[in-house]
Amino acid sequence: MFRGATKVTLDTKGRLSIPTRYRERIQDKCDGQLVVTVDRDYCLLIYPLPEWEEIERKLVRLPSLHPQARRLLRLMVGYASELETDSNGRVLLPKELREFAGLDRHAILIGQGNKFELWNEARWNERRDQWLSDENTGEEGLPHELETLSL
Amino acid sequence: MFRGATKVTLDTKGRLSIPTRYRERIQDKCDGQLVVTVDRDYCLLIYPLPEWEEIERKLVRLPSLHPQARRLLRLMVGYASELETDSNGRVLLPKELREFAGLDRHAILIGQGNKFELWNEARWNERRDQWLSDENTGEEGLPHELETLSL
DNA sequence: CGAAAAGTGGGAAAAAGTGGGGAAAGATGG
DNA sequence: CCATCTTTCCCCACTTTTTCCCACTTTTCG
Repeated sequence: MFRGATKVTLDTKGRLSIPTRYRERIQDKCDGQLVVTVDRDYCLLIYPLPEWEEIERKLVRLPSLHPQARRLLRLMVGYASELETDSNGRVLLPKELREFAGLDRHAILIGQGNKFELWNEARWNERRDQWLSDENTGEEGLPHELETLSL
Repeated sequence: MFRGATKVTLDTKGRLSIPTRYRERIQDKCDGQLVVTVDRDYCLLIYPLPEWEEIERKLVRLPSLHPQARRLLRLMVGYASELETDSNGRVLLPKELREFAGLDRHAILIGQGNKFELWNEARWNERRDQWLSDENTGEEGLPHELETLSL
């Protein structure tokens, strides 16, 4: 499981240095092969290759006549790119994806279990604060799983 | 599986340079023979020849009295053109198809599994943002498969 | 405080992408 | 049917981007 938030810097060529504490795990899981794609929230998702392949299998099995399912497939597969780590443990993020997520120098890498999320740092901070304040307002319509969740 | 989004430029003659990372695969699959046709969303679809032939077989077997099936066949087969790669790995897109998809200099090539989609870049960005904002609003009618999908 | 490790920047070679000229093929009109 | 004009095809050459690697800076930890 990947956990934790790390501030990272993208250099002018768009390279991201993977924090060392994840490197061994990534090496074990997928021999350094990662896949990056887009998320609804305009951030990027970074998966170890085998994890991604499983996602992809799920996606292509979705009902292909359903518009929302088609869109999800189009976007996620359409933007998915394989990444390779260079000799310094960095990966080059494709320009198309950097632009999509509005990534500049200051970014933040969020461990999310089987994957990472990569955000523009300022945008992440905004969204985070927004989520925290939202949560305190409308708690009526919670789905059952959330109502009974004990933390 | 073809994956990933690449910005490409069409030159004044309407030629498209196939990104190198796909070339070997295309060479293997179909000896460089591609077929391009139109899509409902006013983009172009580019298939390796064998993949296209399979699609075509499916299309001609559709009930020929059914109006929607007839339209689909008319459009997809009617616009389908074979492409050959030149010595620099480029294909010449027929003017009719470029006009159909509103393609100018700035285009984007989207890997979609067994095929590619080719979009006018500005149009792609618009549609993409539209899809993403739709998805975040009306989450009522989600099919079961999507509601329970874990990415 | 010093050594080792991690992170960062950047340069040069190689590869990919782009433009365009001229020959060949095809279309058009008298 | 021929002459002329236009379009397509093929190849060469230039430009830009990418890739690979080295070296410097900063941080970490004994």
